[in-house]
Amino acid sequence: MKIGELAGATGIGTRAIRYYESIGLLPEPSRRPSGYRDYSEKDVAWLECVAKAKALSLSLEEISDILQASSVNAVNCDHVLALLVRKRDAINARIVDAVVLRGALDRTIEAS
Amino acid sequence: MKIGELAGATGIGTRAIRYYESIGLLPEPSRRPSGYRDYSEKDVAWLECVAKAKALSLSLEEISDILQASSVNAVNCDHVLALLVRKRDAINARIVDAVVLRGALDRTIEAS
DNA sequence: GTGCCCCTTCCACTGCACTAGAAGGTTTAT
DNA sequence: ATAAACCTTCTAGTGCAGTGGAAGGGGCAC
Repeated sequence: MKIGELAGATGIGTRAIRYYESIGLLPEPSRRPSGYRDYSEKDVAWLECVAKAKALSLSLEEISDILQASSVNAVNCDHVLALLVRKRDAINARIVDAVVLRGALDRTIEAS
Repeated sequence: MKIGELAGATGIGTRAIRYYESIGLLPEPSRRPSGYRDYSEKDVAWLECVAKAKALSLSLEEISDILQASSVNAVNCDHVLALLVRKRDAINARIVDAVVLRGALDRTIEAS
């Protein structure tokens, strides 16, 4: 899959994809003899995962750390593990806040 | 309450408070004869509400619209009501995604 | 009466996550 | 053969949500 096709499949522009690669958020793809980037379905899934995490307003750096950690499937680095735990707790707190906000919005909408 | 006290009570800097006022996110406070801004407990609550919504990465404009709508306690403007509904649905979706992400993080942490 | 807090306006800068353009070249599809 | 898509590197600009400084002045407390 070429970069334009990956872009089409994910809704993320080609420039953003190269940008993600440049900051280490997307693994370097293999190359065709021509030098063209060659992507697979795994990259589609990866980018979709990035998009989901971005929607939760994790920073690209955090997403990168988390994806790296979960792709290496034994987390042995303490600092990454600590990051994951912190992130999980933060997301937990965010869920609670979001549920409260949803309740407030529901009431506002009801009252109208 | 003077601006510095409000800042102390909420953890939001004086400059940010004036900035919020300038973009209409915080209602204009009454003034002392000296010209000093004079805030009440309501402003503390309002700012805390802003902080919660910000943590959910709503934009300041969205927060402004939502707070305006819920302070006027009958939402009569259709476009604001539509915004609220859209926002509630978006937050709902975000909660679902966050729960999924939390699950993924849990599994990654478990596996380590 | 000294120092800290407050007032105003204005401009500049930061960090994040891109997006856009230029320049110059190669590959692929029709 | 031509156009579209790809490659590289570089620079610059965008929007958001502020922060920071300067300038120039007024208010308040010990």
